[in-house]
Amino acid sequence: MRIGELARRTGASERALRYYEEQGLLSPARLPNGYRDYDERCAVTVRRIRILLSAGLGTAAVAEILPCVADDTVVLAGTCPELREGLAAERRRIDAAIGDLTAARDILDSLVGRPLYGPAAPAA
Amino acid sequence: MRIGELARRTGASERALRYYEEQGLLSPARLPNGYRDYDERCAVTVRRIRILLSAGLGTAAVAEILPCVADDTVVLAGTCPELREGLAAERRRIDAAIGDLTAARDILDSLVGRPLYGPAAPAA
DNA sequence: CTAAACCCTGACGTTGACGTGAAGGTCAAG
DNA sequence: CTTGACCTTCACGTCAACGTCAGGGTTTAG
Repeated sequence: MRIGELARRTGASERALRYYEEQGLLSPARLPNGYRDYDERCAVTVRRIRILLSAGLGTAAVAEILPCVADDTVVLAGTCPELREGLAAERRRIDAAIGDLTAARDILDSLVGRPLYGPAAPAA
Repeated sequence: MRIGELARRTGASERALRYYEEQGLLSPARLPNGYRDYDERCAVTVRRIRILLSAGLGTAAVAEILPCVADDTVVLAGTCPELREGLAAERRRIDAAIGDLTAARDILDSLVGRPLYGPAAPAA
């Protein structure tokens, strides 16, 4: 498929898709006329990219991670310790971010008078 | 206290503290010599600011929220529907962000061979 | 008096993930 | 042939939350 369709199917803008390629996250084939030609797996990859990016990872980190998960099966498991430590660091950052988000949500909830956790019904 | 001490006590940089003031999030008194003079409540406020910012809210949103929670007690509960809807929207965004983060963490975990959640053992 | 911490107000620089044209090929339809 | 949708490659613009000087007061310690 060409870039327009992939954009529609993934929700990413065409610009974003070209940017991902520029950053080495995606390497679509080219049609004889120079158009980019994406296959089905690209759609999956793009969704993964967006998840990782929206989780605060940079394109460089995503570029390191993608090839490992790209072939649908988990591949890593035993690779260079550098990468493993990098992933662990990202994991810690993500956990911290989740903590921050949860704290912020609690603040918002307290403003609206929503209970701070559990399904405990609001004191009638 | 002056800006340096508040910075040390909150972890925010002096620049950040001036920026928060510039954005209307903080309004410290001034000493006769022009120095900013923060009281204890400012420390609490700054921590709240940082949580909300790190949760992805913008300074404008934080500025709307802060006065409601500032006086230590939850105050809002029944305010203009605009603000309430804004808060609800932020809450939805935060929930979505948490979802993304969790998904990203799962991807990372799968790379490291960690079980994705439930106690289902990884296929040997 | 002088250095050393502090503080002040501008105001330009940074970073990341794109947005937004500019200028121009390609291709199916009428 | 021409319109129009689609694609291409540059390349500058954006936005947020600060970082980082520049240039200059002030108060304390020696």
